Amino acid sequence: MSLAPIVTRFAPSPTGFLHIGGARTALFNWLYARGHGGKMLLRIEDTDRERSTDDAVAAIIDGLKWLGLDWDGGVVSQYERADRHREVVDTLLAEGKAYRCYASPQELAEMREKARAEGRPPRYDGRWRDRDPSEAPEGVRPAIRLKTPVDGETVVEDHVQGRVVWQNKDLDDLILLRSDGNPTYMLAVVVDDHDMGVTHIVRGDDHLTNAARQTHIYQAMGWPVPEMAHIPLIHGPDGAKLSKRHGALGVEAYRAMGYLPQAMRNYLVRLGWSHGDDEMMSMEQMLDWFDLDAIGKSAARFDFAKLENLNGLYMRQTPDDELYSVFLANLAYLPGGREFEARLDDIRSRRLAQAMPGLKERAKNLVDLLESAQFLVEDRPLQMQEKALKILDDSARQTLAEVAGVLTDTPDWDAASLEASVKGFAEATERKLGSIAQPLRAALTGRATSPGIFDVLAVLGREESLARIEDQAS
RNA sequence: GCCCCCUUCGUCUAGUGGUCUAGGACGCCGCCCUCUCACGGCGGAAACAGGGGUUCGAGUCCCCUAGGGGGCGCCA
Repeated sequence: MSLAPIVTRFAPSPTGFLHIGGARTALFNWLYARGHGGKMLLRIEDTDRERSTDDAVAAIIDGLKWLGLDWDGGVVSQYERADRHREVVDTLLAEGKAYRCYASPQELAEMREKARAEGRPPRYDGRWRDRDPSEAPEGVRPAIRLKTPVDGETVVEDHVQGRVVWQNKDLDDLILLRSDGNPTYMLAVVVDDHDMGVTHIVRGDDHLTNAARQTHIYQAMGWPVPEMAHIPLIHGPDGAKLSKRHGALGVEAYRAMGYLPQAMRNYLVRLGWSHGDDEMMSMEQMLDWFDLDAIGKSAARFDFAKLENLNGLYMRQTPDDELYSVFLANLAYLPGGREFEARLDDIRSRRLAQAMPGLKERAKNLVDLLESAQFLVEDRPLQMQEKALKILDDSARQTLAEVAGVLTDTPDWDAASLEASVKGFAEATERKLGSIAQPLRAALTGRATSPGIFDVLAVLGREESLARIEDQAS
């Protein structure tokens, strides 16, 4: 490890929301920096004014916060640094390392078209590279291109990809400044990373080719090239690039699906990186264990089933009172959560808190939890779900009438006492417990599944329970 | 088309030349537990893409093929 403090950055473009690939990139940057006593910076790559929106910036920040990731310093706007970018271009121009290109967009399009037709790579042919400025056409504002080396090769020693080599003849003269005077991304990243003191660039491997081109800019400026780590992309379940259809959702979508940030983090960190056979790990362990060199080189598919399982593990591991608070705090983001919240009064809140142990055992996410807690906040008479209705045939309703008496006579209304008397009743009448429990469950919850029935009775309390049973008994 | 990258169970992965008759996790199947659904416990099926080398020995190193991915913008 080097002695210089590590500085990483997360540099999303605000054209959409923070999606899952970006979230993982942010996490990796954060873990690497913070795990090594360094800093992670946040920079918004908003040089494309057409596509950048404030909403997207806000969504990215919300997403990071939800994931529990923070950054050092303020949020840097790349666009606001445009003057500095232009300054660098002036230097390059003055040193003859860049030049003005007057080729029109149409001209460039034709060039590409022709190259493709002839089976050549579609690249800029350098037609203005060595032309005399006096040949410049009237009234055309030029773009500024970098004079990249024509011979030799460019090497990137990548922490993930290893040594990657390009022939310089395959790389053309990239644009630094658009004809409208605005810097391109390619220029801006290099200048910003340099100025911000970034020591390690960790980003998706869709930037791998860019790394070579950016190296040319670093070299032209005589700046040291930062360490790089190009991490493999995340694919959808079908192995294809993540699309809106399957997983390229914003992190806020995962929040709405009821996933916990710590589960999300844990799932994400294991996508493309591992520490032996360790599956579940705390933030401290991640910080302690995470390292660039242990990142795999191949793309990983996003697997909801595993996320779901992991989330369930985290839910069950969360203390009841804490999960209760988390659940309430997230209600606004869950489908139907507001309605649920509106139905919560003091009594029902208490019941919810009391039911938490039984509820969380059965929920893999907060949406499940909401669904299974529904019976706690519903008004009498309960709306019966179809499966519950099926349980409540004539004999079941008859049973309910009988068991109501047994429950009424139970002196202490707690799970253990209730279980004792119902089991006693079952034995005395030679019934299976299930033939009593299921009708009770249907009457008490309106559904065919629920936490243990004696817990349900206890949570609901004597009055409410007996009333619900009475509603369904014949 | 050109350039670059990748390839161990269905999925995420362990594995850095011999201890691999390839390990773990999710999912799947079966059994147990059981008032439902879950949880949990136990067990099972399941992979080194193919072909050549190198080596006493290859999942591990090299080459080729196939397949997959990324890039080739006055987008980022």
